[in-house]
Amino acid sequence: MIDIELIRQQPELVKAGMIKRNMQPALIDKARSLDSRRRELLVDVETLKAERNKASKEIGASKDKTAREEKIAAMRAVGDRIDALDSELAAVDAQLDELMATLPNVVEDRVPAGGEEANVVVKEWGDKPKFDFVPKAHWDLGPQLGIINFDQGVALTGSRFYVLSGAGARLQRAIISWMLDLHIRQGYTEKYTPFLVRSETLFGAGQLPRFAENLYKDHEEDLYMIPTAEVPLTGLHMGEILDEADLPRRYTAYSPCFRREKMSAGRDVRGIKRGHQFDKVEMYKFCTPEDSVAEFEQMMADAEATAQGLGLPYRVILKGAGDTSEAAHISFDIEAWAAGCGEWLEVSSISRVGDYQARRAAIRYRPKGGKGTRFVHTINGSGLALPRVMIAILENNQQADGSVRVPKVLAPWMGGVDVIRAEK
RNA sequence: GGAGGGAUGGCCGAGUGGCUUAAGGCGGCGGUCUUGAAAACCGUUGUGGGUGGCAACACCCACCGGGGGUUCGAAUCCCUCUCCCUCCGCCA
Repeated sequence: MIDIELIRQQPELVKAGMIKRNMQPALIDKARSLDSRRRELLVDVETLKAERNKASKEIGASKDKTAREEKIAAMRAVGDRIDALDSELAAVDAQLDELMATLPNVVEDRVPAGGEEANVVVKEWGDKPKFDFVPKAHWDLGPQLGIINFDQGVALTGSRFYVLSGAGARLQRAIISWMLDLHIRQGYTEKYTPFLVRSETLFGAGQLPRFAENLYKDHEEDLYMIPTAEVPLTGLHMGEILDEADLPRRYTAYSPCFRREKMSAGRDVRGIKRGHQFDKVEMYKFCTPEDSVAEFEQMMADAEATAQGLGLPYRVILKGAGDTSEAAHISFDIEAWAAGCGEWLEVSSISRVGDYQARRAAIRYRPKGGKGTRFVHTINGSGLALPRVMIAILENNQQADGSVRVPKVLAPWMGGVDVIRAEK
């Protein structure tokens, strides 16, 4: 949620942001007119309520029966007018809230206007591997090694599901453990959260109402399966007022993620690139506005360290406004090179969210010495999405005989397996 | 699943229709005392919104788990939902 005050004071700035994202700037004018109508109604209804409060107090204190009866009758009429104005106000409030809930965050100046086509490569790291044979794609390599079984996933659940087996399952678990331990060393506190959350929690993180159709829902209980650990991590301090001394808070969490992928139906259908269920290790920070740029840059470095540690060549992308998360001021993606399918795969997205989520989830802090409360700033980033990391490792580290070298850092979790060979 | 009891400010906790502008305590902040600190004492201390003001601030409205209702007036009465606790049952 953006600050209504920003819309009042600098509507043109907010509109410019909408235009950069290819969205309708007229929505800002709509918000302004609803806001001013709301304030007119508030003045009227609050004046009447003040009158009623005063009279009610007098009624309570009065001993004169006739005077009491007269006042009660008069207040009955005032009460009716209050009811009428209140319901009109509630209608305006509901419209304004609904609109505000859908407005995206204002992007930074350096974010290019336009959608995905406007994305800019800002950095490349590592060398693409060279082969003296034709490298295979993981959808061939995985089944040949016996570590990815697509048929079983389809039989169990349906398309875009798969089963990992033996060294494949172990490799994924090793990456998760290594990443969590790395993030802990980087100063994050590990969290294990529910993977089912209420709608309020999703609203706080900005997933609802916009992504409703992309979420799996238990209709009986009004619970949703999380699309990312960012959701429960945002919710950890929902409704709280933190002390400045407690900031920054840096969390990391492993979780499975569930997405219907309705919006990208038909894309990336081969292999394990875009399943309905995937695992991810997430990083999340709550900090003061003053610290948020530095904490964001540090998280970028922390995410890059995971790709570097695994020896994955990657590039960093500054996302175009239309492709930037609606909650974010700015987002960078980390894309790992996958030699077999010959693609850059998005393995991480790091976003500086400002107070957008904090407003929605009511997460504030008390500034040291200062008065009142301020909204915290939040930052989120994936410490790499597992299936795509698996793809990059398998495809980049494959050898002529079809075996795959395991990155050295994973050794402690691989039980001595340094090369994955075809399973019997 | 069954029965009962709860949810009050940063925290604990009183409060069953108008003397509550939510008692009291803890914590926080300021002060007195002290070489300094502790203790003691005094004062102060919620959130959101609106109006006016350059501003410090002033005034008003709302908020006692969420939503709805009764009433001139609700923390208090009624309905409903959520969550927590105790006991029983069932299951891992």
